[in-house]
Order: sequence, then structure tokens, then C-alpha cells
Amino acid sequence: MARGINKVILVGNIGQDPETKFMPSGGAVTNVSVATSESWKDKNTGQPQERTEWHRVVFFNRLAEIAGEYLKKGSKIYVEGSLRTRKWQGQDGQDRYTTEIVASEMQMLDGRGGDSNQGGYDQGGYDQSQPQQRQPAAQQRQAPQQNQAPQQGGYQQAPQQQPQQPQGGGFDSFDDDIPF
Amino acid sequence: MARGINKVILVGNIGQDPETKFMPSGGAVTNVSVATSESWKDKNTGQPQERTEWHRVVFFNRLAEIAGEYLKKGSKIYVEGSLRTRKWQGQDGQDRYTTEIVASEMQMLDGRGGDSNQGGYDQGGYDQSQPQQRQPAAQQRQAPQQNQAPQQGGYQQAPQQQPQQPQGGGFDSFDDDIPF
Amino acid sequence: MARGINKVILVGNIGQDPETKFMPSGGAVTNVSVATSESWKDKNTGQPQERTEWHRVVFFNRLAEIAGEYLKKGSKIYVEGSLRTRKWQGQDGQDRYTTEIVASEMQMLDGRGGDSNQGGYDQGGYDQSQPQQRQPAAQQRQAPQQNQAPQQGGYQQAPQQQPQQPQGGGFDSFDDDIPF
Amino acid sequence: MARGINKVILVGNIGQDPETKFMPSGGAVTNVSVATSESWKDKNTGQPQERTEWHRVVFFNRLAEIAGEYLKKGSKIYVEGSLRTRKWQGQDGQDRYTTEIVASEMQMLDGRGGDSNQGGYDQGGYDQSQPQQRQPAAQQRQAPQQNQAPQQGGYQQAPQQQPQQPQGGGFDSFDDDIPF
DNA sequence: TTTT
DNA sequence: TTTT
Repeated sequence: MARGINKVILVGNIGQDPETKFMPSGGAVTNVSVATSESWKDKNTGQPQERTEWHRVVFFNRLAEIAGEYLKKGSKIYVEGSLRTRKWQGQDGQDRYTTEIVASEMQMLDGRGGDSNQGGYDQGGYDQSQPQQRQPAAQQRQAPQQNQAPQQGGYQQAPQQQPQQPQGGGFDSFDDDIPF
Repeated sequence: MARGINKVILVGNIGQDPETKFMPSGGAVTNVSVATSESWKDKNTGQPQERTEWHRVVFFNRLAEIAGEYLKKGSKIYVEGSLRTRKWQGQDGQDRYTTEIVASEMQMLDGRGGDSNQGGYDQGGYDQSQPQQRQPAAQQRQAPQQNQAPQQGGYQQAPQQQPQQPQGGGFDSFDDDIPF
Repeated sequence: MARGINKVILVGNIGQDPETKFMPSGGAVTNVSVATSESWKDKNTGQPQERTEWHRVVFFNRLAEIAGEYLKKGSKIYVEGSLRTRKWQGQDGQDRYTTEIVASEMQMLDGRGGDSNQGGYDQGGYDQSQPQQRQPAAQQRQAPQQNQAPQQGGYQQAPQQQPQQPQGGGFDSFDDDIPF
Repeated sequence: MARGINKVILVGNIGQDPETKFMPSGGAVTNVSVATSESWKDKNTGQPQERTEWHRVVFFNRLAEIAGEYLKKGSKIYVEGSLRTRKWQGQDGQDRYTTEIVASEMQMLDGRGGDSNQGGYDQGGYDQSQPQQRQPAAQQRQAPQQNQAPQQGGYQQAPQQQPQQPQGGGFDSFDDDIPF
């Protein structure tokens, strides 16, 4: 249940191939960066200006699997979700904050999706509202990786349960501290 | 002009009285924190849980003046805007990032607004898209203040004019105190 | 699954007490009209103008019960939903079309809701995405009523199944032809 | 100024080439139908079902010119706008109502736009909020055409001024009764 | 880092 | 009437 409205709508292209990881529960987590941009003319010089905004989008469970499988660098997508700001500790021990969009719906907007569309995926919309805890095959847990200086923050501790869309499985604890 | 869609819609209550500052240009800048929350029952224990999300919202120019004048701690508002992540330097010299919602529209959702509603303000919606250069009065520029440990970042320098909604005219100086 | 996005967001006041009816399946259906308005100054005469738009909103099942129980004339609400245009036959046998917003989420925006808030309803948000087919007690079917010149159309025939949010119960046929 | 929020967001394909007409003021008006669809499985039979919703979208002025020039049957677009229900008289003298989305923003979502992109149009987003009353050249008024049995209504009388986005030019009266 |  |  919600008190208030916390809604984000994005249409943009993703900057890199998505990264999918798995939670101990088996649920997938996929992160992408989505670019939107604004262009305008400088009022004084008349010079064209452009500013690109990068949005960290995180998908869970079924949406994460779809995102991980079908999106790739350059894909144009529609994303609907909510804002969540996570607190984490920098290597200097200081608190950092990262704001992400937790996706609740995603649609691919690219035309004919090349080779990505075999296998029964019918290029429609995916809504987390009817989660069908599908256990992805071959979900070998990723080996711990070096903390790669996240753009604007990253998990340092096990992430909190995300309340947005309560899932069937557990979701509780990560056994290492470099979750995704 | 935009490439892509970058849209945020919030309905929530503001956590503190707004803070309005002025840019060198004379344009107002008002910051508020807006709370939205989610509640759910823990799947295992059945315990009720709640998570409150705080959103940093920034208003510019006319909207900033209205926000500064009429909003107060606890006000319920509708906000529409876009996400912007700013980079700033922590006191340790390290880069920090703060994500804010740059408001393009705001509406007060509280009932008859007590004493805030005399003076011709008719409790409607405010949209930055049709700026009607109204000259507000008596807004002595705030004295420089100490950098008060921002929640998740803050201006370090005088804020830049926000390119989001380029204004046609100057917008620089206000000379009287009756904004609208 | 969706192809494309069909989303409506309204914030407005309802014009009359809601009307709740029940489907043969027992599911509730509540209709309200929501007003939004625009005001502006005539470019030539400078006269203030106002236009109020009325939106037909329909709630199903749990949302319908909540709407029917807690909303009343004048209530300010947030509604999110999708557009649906229904075809029906006028008494002259001609086709008519009515466009409605099928609500998927609703929040009451009024302050402490007077006496409407006892009974466990905690004035939050209601989302149809986790339907908990509650069988409303005392759902005596309303007696057929006169077709009261609907604002912009009304069901003449049994309404089609609404695919938006598939429900558990049947939903198929009404045994009278003035459903709501 | 707005009291309340009246917002529609669509992503879909247009069903036919757009039709652009011009108002006496010279402002363009373009209409398109946008399809969105939902598919699901019948709960009883398990049969796949689909429902397509058609949305009447109207663009004014600059957006209308862009829509008229660059959109074509099958184009995928993002549209943001507001709902407006118009009243008109059927040929039987009876009132009819048609609900449309008055677009305030449009973006083309198709990939490289084929031949439509020469001439300086840079395939970005178009926002009516900074109207730059461009007088389209060669805007020979369309000859009156037969009232082609509109899908769900059509103007019979001169349309009212559309208050949404007040424009600079006149906008007042049509000299024939089959406006668009 | 995308896209135009 | 689109699209898959």
C-alpha cells in the first residue's frame, strides 16, 4: 500500500548491455543505465547545448530476466517505476546515496528486434504485478568482483529488502557484500 | 527539445518548511523534501513494515517563489518534473552525486489553505510553461550561509541557472514584494 | 500483457457521491465523475475563462468497494488508470461511444477523512494489482433503475468483460440491461 | 492555470496517415488515431484474447505541423496530453460526445525515420510549451468535405477555442461547419 | 555509456 | 485503422 505517489516514466536508450545478477532467493536483478537528453540554445550565445541525463534503472525478478535477455546497448525502452534512494558506505567509510528507478513495467520500443525475439518472447509489455517466480536456469552466482568505483554509488552492504513489489521467495540476505 | 522522456510524478507531504534562495540572476530557487511511503506486511513474520522515501524537489523562478511562499511543513503537494543528477564535491574533495526532481508543475492539495490563501492566490496549479514575468518584491538576497551538511548533497557554488526551461527574457531582478 | 502504454493520471474532485453496483460474480463496480479545470485569460478581452472537464472513472472489485465506501461528493482523489471506449446503443438504436478511465489505483487526498476512516481503512493507496477478491457483505443487487440520461452514454447492453484486470469470478452476463 | 491534473500518456502506433487541417487563424490541427492493446488469456478457456484501444489524438499548431509532416500510418509515438470531451450534434440532432487527447508533447519512437528526416527536422521531442507560431506556407484551406461518419463523433459546429494551450493567433471561428 |  |  502506498501513501502518496512515487512514479517515474522514462523513455530512452540504454548505454550498455544490461548486467543481471541473482539474489540468494534465485530472483534476478538487472541494472541498466537509461539516457534521456535535452537540447536547447544558449540564450546569450545562441549556441546549441545538450545535456544527457543518465538514469540508473533496476529490474527485479521476472522483469529482470526479460531485461537481461532482450535488452542490449542502444535499446530504446519505456520504463515505469518508482524512485528509491539507497544509502551505502564509500570506501572511506562515509555515507553515500544513490537514487535509482525501481522498474515496475518495461516495454521495448525498438522495431523488429533482430535475433532477440525467438524463444517465445513476444515483444510485449512486462508488468511485475503478477510475479511468476520463474527460476532462471543456469543462474550460477557471479563470482565476487572488485568494487568498480560505481558511477554514483553502489551497494556496499547487503541491500535491504525492496518493499515495492513483495516477492514470493526469500530475498533476505546476501552472503557477500558486493551484491550488484 | 527532448530526446526521450524523463518524467517524475509525486504526491506527498513536505518534511520541512521550504528554503528559498536566489541566484545571482535574481531568480528564486526553492528546495523541499517530499515524502512518499509504502507499507506492506512482511511475508515471513506478517509484521507490518513501512518505508518512507524522501525526494529532493527543486523549484526555479516563479514556481520557486510560489513554493517558498505557500508551502510549509506538512503541505501535501502534487509535483511533476524531471530527474537531474548533480555532481558536487564533498568536503573531502570527493565527488558526490545528488539526484533531484526539477519541478515543472506543482499543485497544492491541501484543503482551504488557512491563512496562506489571501492575496489573490487562488490555490490552483502552477506551470512553468507559460511564465508570466511577475515581479516579486522584497526578496533581499540571502546572506551566504554555512554549508549545512546537505542530506545527500547540496550546492557548493551559486547554483547555475537551470537549462531545463530556458526563459525568454531576463529574469534577473525583482523590485517589489507582490509576486502575483 | 500490454503493447503500448495507455495511462491516465487525474487529480480532481468528484462531482457526486459514488454509485456502486455489483456484478453477477459479486464483484463491485463503482462510477464517479471527476472534475479537473483549466482557467486562463482570454487573449483578446483579458476576461478570465474557465473550463471544467468531467471524467468518467470506473473502479472494479476491491477498489470499487473502497471508492463506494469512502468517497463522497467533493472528495479530492488521485486516480491512475487507462482509457477505454465502450460502444453502446442509444434508445434510437444508434451506436454511441463513451470513454472512461478504468482505474487501477486510487488515493484519497483529503485530510483526515472525518468519520470515514474507522473500520480499519487506513487512508492509503489502493492498488488493484493484488486483488484480494473480498466478497462484500450485503451486496443486494440494485433494482433496475430508470436509464437516467447518462452524461455521455451508458451501458445499454450487458457490458463486455473488461480485459484490463482479469478477475477471479465470472463476469460474463448481466441479467438486466442497465448495469450501471 | 490548472486545478487538478488531467494527464494522459500514450505509447502506440497510429492507424492511418495523419490528417492536417488549418484553422482560420492559420494554425494547424492534426488528428491521428493511436492504438494500444492488451492481451491476456481467458481464465476459463485459456484462449488468448486481445483488445485494441483506439485513441483519438489531436495536435495543434506547431505540433500539428510536425505530426502532419513526419507521422505516417504505423508510426510509433509517445504522446502526452490531456483529456477533452467535446459535445457535438449528430445528424439526427442529438447530442454526441467525443473524448480526445489534446497533445502537449509528442515524440517519434521509430528508428531512423527513412526519408522523413531531411529538411532540418531532427527527430527530437516537440513540446507545445514554447509555441513559435510558425505560419505554415501553402496552407490552402481544405475544401469542405463530406461528413464521413466519424468513428465516435466529429465537429458539427465550429469548435470552441481550446483553452489548454492558448495560442497567439486568433482561433475563433470557422467559416464552415466541418472543421476537422 | 545511449541516441540524433 | 496500427502493431506483435
